[in-house]
Amino acid sequence: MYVNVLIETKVKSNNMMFTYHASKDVCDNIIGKRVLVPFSSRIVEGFVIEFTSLPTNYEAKDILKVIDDEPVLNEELINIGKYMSDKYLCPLIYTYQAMLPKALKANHKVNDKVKTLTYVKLNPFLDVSNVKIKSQIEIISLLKKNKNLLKSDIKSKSSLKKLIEKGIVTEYKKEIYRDINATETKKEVILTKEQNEISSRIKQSLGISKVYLLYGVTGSGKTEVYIDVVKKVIEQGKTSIILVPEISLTPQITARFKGVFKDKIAILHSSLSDGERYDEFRKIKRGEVKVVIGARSAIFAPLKNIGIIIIDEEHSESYKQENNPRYNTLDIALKRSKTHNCPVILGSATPTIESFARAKKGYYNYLELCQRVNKKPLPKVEIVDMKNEIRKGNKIFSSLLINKIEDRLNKKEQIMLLINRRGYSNYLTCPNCGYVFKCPNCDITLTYHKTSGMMRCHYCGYAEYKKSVCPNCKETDIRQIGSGTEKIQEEIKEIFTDAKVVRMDADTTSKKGSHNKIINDFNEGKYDILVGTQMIAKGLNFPNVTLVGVINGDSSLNIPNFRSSERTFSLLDQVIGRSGRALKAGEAIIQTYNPDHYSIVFASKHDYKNFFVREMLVRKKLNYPPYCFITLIKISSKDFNYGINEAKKISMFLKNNLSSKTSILGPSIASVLKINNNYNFQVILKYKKDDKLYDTLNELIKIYEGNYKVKIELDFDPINL
DNA sequence: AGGGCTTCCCGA
DNA sequence: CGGGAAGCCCTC
Repeated sequence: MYVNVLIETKVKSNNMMFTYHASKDVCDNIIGKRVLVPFSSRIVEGFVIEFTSLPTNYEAKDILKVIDDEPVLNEELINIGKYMSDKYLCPLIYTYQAMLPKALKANHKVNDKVKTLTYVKLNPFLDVSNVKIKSQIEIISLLKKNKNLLKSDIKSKSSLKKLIEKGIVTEYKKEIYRDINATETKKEVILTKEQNEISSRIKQSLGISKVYLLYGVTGSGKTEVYIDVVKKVIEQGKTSIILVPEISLTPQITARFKGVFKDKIAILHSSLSDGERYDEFRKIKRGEVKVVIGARSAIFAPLKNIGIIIIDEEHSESYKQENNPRYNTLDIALKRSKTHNCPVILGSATPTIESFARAKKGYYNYLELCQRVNKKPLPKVEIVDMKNEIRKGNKIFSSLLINKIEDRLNKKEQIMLLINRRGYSNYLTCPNCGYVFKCPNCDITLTYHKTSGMMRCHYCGYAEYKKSVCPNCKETDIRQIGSGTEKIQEEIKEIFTDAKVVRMDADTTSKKGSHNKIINDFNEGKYDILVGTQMIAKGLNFPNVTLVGVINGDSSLNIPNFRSSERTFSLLDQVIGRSGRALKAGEAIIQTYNPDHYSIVFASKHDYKNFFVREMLVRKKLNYPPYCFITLIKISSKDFNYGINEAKKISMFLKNNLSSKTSILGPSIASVLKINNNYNFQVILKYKKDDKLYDTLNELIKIYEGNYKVKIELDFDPINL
């Protein structure tokens, strides 16, 4: 038999495969397994994708070794990969690598990551009466009482070794799963009337492929609806996928699901080790769990007979993968929904403009939860104009915010402060000559991190010690401009010397478990104030937080992107929602230099629907999604001039080949010109429908394959322009 | 990734 | 016209 094997290599076409010979004894069930094959002068690992016929113009080599006992890719996953490769015009191999946990990727080094325990037992066919040594007799009598014992439980290692050598005791290994140590929260779920209505509507459509948009204000209890629906799906003998943004995949959420679904649930989150992730994946593949909860890539969970797919916080940008394959989780969810005939639920308090527009047009079925479960009003929000505060000499904190913080500290209530930038200061500059410290590899200012004393590039990771002298004019008074989380933490400690302040950002949560520790410590009241980046805005539930302060409400507004208003609204709405989750009423303060901007004003009023109407006017006027689709062509080169020239050629090529209705913008310089010594340019396509799009882009890829001086990347529905 | 083959450039 | 370096192409 002959099979097509997909290996990771630079090949002509995005999904070119190589044909190998598979001998009779390995052919059985080989599709989807990984194999070792000779390729040129080396041996590589690849996936067997399909059977094929005997090649005529060359001689197929033999498969050297079949790595897996069971296929790592089933038929559905193989098809999804092909679908992605066609839809996103990316190499097929990347799609499979993206679906699988590290231990199951085809990555040239085979290591068995199954964890085992070693047990010992007596050999029943041997006479033990001639054993005379006391310690050995003890072991034998122990094993007579307990038929199977852990090898590590037997104290006398040397005597045991002797018995094993004599064949009286045999050892054997048993596969175990690593304990991911998920805690359980037991909580009786009683649905409100409203929740119950929504849940029954969803339950009625189980078995049908359709999309629901569930719009629910913060605290309206979408999670309870999900749990109720998933229970029904399990009753029907089917399985469920629940997706949440990585950032909100906190122990608080997972513990609730674990409490309801016990050992029927697998949890996939980024802080699992490779081995733990592999174990969770195996449980899923073997059909041992009914529910999978996880971040983006959990959409590929190899569940059979899926009854529902839930995408919570559907507006989260983490559902778009930002490297090859640049897939959108919703596309995969829709594909699986059609395969399995199951509904997809998109849940959010701040749906994307596109999703809400689709629901309004009737492409999605619209569901709404408008009451908060605890019947408490949403937090009272005040907007502070920082232009006035600056005049008063308040650079970072307004007097109102300071007063409110003091008030909460006195009442022993907790405070969350959002500053959407990590590090200490935004950048370092010389007041004398205007020199700004920049990354040598990127066109980006270096951010000062006081804790480590380093200046870091947030793009490529470059770091150097902070300089105290200007390299240009030797000035020694280097100024720190802008504030990040570190500085806010420091300033707060200076003003409120007795307050206990903790910081949560990418720098303090890089170590495994540190994220959970900060959350738990804050929840237990070990700290009064939590300072953090957008990381603190999502999904967290701290009953004692009654004040949320947004230090700089504009930070996401000034980024040149058509989604910046939407992002700002969403971030503010969510972080405001962290205040007053339980019995005590909450408040929030937004500090801003744009107090009249509609996304800030509507966020302060918790008014998504009017924000939507206003934002749709802007999108229509400027012709942005949902009024069109966008595809981004990214062009990068080590050589600035070569790159810009090729970008011009590409733009011309597209103008000559695409429909005249498609607008082709650029080439222009990408949002960051230089990253890692590569110069970045882009061409933007805007279109409603263009029948020539795929043919043209495919041709473009072909033109540039093998050109190593310039790299072309396609991004469909990009989130960053 | 890496070996083999082609091409291109320079000195004579 | 030869030698060496550089670039490109192919791998079932």
